[in-house]
Amino acid sequence: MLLFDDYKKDILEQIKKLYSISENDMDTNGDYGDFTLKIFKFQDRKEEVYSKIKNAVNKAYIEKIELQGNYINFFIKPEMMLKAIESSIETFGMYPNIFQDTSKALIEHTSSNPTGPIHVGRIRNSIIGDSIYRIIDRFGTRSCTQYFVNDSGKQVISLYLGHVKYHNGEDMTVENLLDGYQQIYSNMEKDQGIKKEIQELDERYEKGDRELISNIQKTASIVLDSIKGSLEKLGIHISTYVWESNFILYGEVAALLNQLSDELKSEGDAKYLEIGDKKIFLTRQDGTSLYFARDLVYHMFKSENFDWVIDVLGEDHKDHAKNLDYVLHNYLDFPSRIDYLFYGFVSLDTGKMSTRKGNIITVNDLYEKTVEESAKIIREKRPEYGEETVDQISRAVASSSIRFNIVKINANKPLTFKWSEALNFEGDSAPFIMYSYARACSVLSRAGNSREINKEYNTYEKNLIKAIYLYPYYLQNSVDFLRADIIAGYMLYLVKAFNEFYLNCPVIGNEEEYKRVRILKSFKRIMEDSSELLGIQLLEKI
RNA sequence: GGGCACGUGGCCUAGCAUGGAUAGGGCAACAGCCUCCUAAGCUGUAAAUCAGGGGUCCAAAUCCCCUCGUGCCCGCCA
Repeated sequence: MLLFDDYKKDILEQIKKLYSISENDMDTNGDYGDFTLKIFKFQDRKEEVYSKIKNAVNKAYIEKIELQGNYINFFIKPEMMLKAIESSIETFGMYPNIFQDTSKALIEHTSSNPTGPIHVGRIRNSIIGDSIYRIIDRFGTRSCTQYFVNDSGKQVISLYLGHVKYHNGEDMTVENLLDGYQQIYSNMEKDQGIKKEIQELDERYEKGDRELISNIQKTASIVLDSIKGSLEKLGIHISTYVWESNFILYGEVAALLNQLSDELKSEGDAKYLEIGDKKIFLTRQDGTSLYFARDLVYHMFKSENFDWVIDVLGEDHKDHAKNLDYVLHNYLDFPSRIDYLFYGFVSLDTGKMSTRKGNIITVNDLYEKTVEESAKIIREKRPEYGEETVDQISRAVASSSIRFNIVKINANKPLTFKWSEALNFEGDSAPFIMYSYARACSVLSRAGNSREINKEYNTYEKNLIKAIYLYPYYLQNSVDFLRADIIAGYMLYLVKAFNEFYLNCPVIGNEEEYKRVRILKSFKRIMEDSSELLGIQLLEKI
């Protein structure tokens, strides 16, 4: 069964016998035809070029060839595309089929410092990371996700100290930990003693004080559990957690420093690497390690088990990643492929988010509000649904909606979070996608046995078939550029084609029923496939 | 000051890698469409100096240069 690229190749081959052209002369993404040949450069008269080509490209899969201005448009028979989709689904259970890669990929995402609840800024990381993981896995590379838990360094020490100083004796909760943490930072200015206390704890920590480390891990794990809970609400499950302290405890940081000892320079007792005119410090004066050193160790660890490592990072980490990459490749023979996926900051209408200053919208708040708003709308639109159904649907809508609103924006772009947009369930949104799926399910549930009468396809049918057919190309692009927003854009395109079809092409009891049911079955399958990639939870009824 | 990113109708966004046909969607606004498979939908109207300027080219939102605006980074923080 021929796929799009094969058609293109085949057509090009025929034309090459007549004219000298390159692949770039042929577009695949035009609105005017399935393939478009640009004939600006051709010497012959347009009409002559057209008639020559039309005769040469005389293939069974061609529906028609048209001359329009300086372009020749080729149209493929919809039946050929539909058959390609159906046969793949029938044979392999999916379209497109995949060849399972033997290599393994690791996507590190979120890795938020466990110093407070996860907020709508950090969640961009998790949503992008989880989607990329699903996409790469679907494409055929076995994949895992990983969270690097920062349970060492001054931030978690501050978290621990905040509890000791301001909430001593109380059971640890996310709330009082966060409060203590914020107090530490607000009091640090006037009270120099706090900095000293933190430094002393850090030294004890690095020397391997078991009791202290275990206390700090306990503190961090309480906050981490709350982060995990928030992620689960959005259907994000992280395969493995790696605790930073382990690399210190088991001496791997020390081993790395030893390995690099010939390259390391000193400033007092602090050690650094010199890259160009930059000094990258790996240890402090007091001998304690810095994040850069621990991250190097962590990356070497990742490469032991994975052929492809992907880090999802905020744009503030760009320099860090650049330096890290340089050291990994120039000093440490990093063996795996590594990609860094950056995303722009999320801000609020009211300004920057800051956990320390308490100016945040937590994911839990966002989720609860979205569930509430969604439930309100469902009760209004579907008064016949019971509360249990309302609850189930509103949770699926909230989770899908939050994810989709964030993932649909190109990661490079900065993003301003707005409640009015977060709670809008129309237009380019997850509910629109979910709704379309439910509509298709509803039609299919009513379909009976019908015979094939007509093999002609109208515009709506053809547009929908083509949208389904193109899925592999969007998937490919999404993987090539590590961009989940490409899948989001694809889904909107697919669903728009479906809704136009739905309004204009009655299915049940129509003489076109057989053919249209075929189209809808494929549509349903691709919807399920692509929704899975973005964590959109489809329901048969919404 | 240096580096990186972003700038597309009132608002949000696609297109930029591979330059070509009227710059594609959505929100908000206005006007329509439910005796017919879910109106969270569909159709139409109005709305764009593609940040600004220069350059390359038969052709620039797309490539090159400059300028402006915004964000991020420039720690012995992470």
